Amino acid sequence: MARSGYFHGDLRRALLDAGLDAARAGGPEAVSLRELARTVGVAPSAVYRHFASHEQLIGAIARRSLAMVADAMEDELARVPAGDATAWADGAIAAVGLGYVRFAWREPGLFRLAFRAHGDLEAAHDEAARGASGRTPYEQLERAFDALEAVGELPREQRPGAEALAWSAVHGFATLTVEGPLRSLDERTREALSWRIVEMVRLGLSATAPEPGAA
Amino acid sequence: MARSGYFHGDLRRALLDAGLDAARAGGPEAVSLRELARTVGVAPSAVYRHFASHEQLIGAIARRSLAMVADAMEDELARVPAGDATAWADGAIAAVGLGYVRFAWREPGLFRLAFRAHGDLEAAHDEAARGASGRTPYEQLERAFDALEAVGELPREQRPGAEALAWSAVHGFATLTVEGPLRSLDERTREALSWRIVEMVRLGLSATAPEPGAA
DNA sequence: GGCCTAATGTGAACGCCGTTCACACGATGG
DNA sequence: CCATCGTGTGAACGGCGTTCACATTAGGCC
Repeated sequence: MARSGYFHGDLRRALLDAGLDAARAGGPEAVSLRELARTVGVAPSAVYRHFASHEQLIGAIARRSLAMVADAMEDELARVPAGDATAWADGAIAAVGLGYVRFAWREPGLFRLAFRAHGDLEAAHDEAARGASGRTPYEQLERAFDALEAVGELPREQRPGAEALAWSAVHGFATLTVEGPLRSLDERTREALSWRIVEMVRLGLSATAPEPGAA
Repeated sequence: MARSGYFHGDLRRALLDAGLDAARAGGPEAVSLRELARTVGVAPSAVYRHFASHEQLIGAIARRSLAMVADAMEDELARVPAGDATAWADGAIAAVGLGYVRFAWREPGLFRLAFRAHGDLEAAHDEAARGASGRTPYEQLERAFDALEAVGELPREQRPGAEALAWSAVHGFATLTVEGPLRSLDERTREALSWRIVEMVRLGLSATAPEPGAA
């Protein structure tokens, strides 16, 4: 384990750290296996002792990024005033949404990488995607909706799928502003729109919806 | 111009067609410049007579895909019953949203490629992104909101940014179900959720929202 | 303490990729 | 008929992910 010059010590961890740095700076496309090996000072083939493929390397970095998303949501949740349960539930759903999009803006490279893991399914629900709070981003969302339902602000028939709807709105906004056609928005309007997004979600989910009409 | 065996005839068009096929089958990562040249029966370097780089090739294919998105939205709009203006406006906003997500499900490869064009900015607003109706996807959305506003169902102060919010919700849902953590949803729940998405957008935008509270 | 084994890192090679450049071809217009 | 210019060729470059035989070392076992 002592630095012998031949063995690295903790190559796996070092590769992930280097990968996070690279993705932070240049997004997913900047994370090349050979480049990471170079940064860490090791032959490219050595990487395969710890990851089966480039795709799995990316997947592992994606999980770490997701954990950071969960932490960002947790931080935002932590500053919701505790007092009233109803007020807290309202604040919580705003907090998780804002934490999500703000992470995307603060770390666009990591955010883009986090949702680029096609190979190993469901990285978002993986153990390694848990942050310091022990929760995945999705579970943070669930927590906020649990509170909302407990307080009677979320109709029972809206609950299944409610997370999916909220996640869609927030994720779409984050995506379009980070790497999509809305990426040229200035920070003020972005911030204002993100508030309206969570408001839209809350309003849209607090009522009973009719059945589909035609087609 | 006659097929001489040396000159191709319309290489640019042929490359785009081949690119659409490749993306349809394997998504953005399946569209390699060399592979396309091979399919068309031409040397890789010949591609550079028509596109400055691989990225611009992808960009051109992305624009064609966006045009197809606009067409899908147009098709869905066309089957909204015309009668009442209010009913039409309601139907229109549902139609554009559903057209969008249904295109994503029908052509996941093209959809994924369409929103991967980082290089040349604003492909979504480009001329080449117009479909048979002469409109971009974004303009289709605008059209539906114009109708909604004309009928008095969209408060004036909600209008600026309304397209961004609606687009976010719909795009996020499409993304998460096509290449994200929600991609394992079965078709029935997907379809049901997409209805609820547009309902959420309509409800969420039909009311006046309060100012942001704290932080 | 000295060996065996399993884990870990090396180096060279393979085929793919995007890109460049000097060159070949052929349609077109003076 | 010839010069020109747009279009396609072929070979080469460096970078990529991946593989495989081989080198090196840590740690357990006698």
